[in-house]
Amino acid sequence: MEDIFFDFDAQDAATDFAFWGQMDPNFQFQSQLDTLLFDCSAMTGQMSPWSSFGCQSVFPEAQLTFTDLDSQSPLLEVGAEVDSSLVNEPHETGQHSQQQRRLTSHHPHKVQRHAANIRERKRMLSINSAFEELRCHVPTFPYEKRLSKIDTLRLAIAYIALLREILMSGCDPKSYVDECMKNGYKNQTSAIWNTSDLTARLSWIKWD
DNA sequence: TAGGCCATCTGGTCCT
DNA sequence: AGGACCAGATGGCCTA
Repeated sequence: MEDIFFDFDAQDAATDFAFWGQMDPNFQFQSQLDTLLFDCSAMTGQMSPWSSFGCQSVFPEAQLTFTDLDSQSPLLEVGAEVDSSLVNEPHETGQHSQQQRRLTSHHPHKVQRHAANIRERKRMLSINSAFEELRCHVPTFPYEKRLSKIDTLRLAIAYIALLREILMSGCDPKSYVDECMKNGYKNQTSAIWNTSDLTARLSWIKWD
């Protein structure tokens, strides 16, 4: 499928998942959530210089401690933030918990903001998971690269419209598609995904 | 190199 | 008040 063109050598194993269109979307979502949770838990000892949760496993040597961020990082504003879930962590220990309390008392807004950021990331992950699931349900060419979000939506709309027409026609789906391939698909509801795009994709479906 | 796509952060708004 | 949702801004990556 689309992964044929993907350069596996250029990516680490974690990011490979995000481009593997055929994998179980639930597994992928769980994997990303695990990564997210790892990012959160890693903050108890050290913070990535970037807020992107994917960076830590890729560049572990680039991780900075709270002390690093407090003293020298240009990302001081970000570095001072603490995940609220960690602030409430019952098993907090020693030096770091003291840092958390200090940061919490000095930057309550930033703690809230960071918690909101994490919620937003989770929300976007769930949306992306849904997109991944949708990609598995729209017709694609075996050699086609991964559909973008907007193309996924547009193709899904066109696909639904065509399926509705097939239902309304009462014809055999395969012959309907074959007819469309021969004569051109006449649906006007989707100008974006033209007839050849959609019907050619459908021709790859095994109808029996 | 420009443009497309994407993830993330952020502040605003709405809802519970 | 806090969380969900949304849209704008930003920067990174990839491809033509």
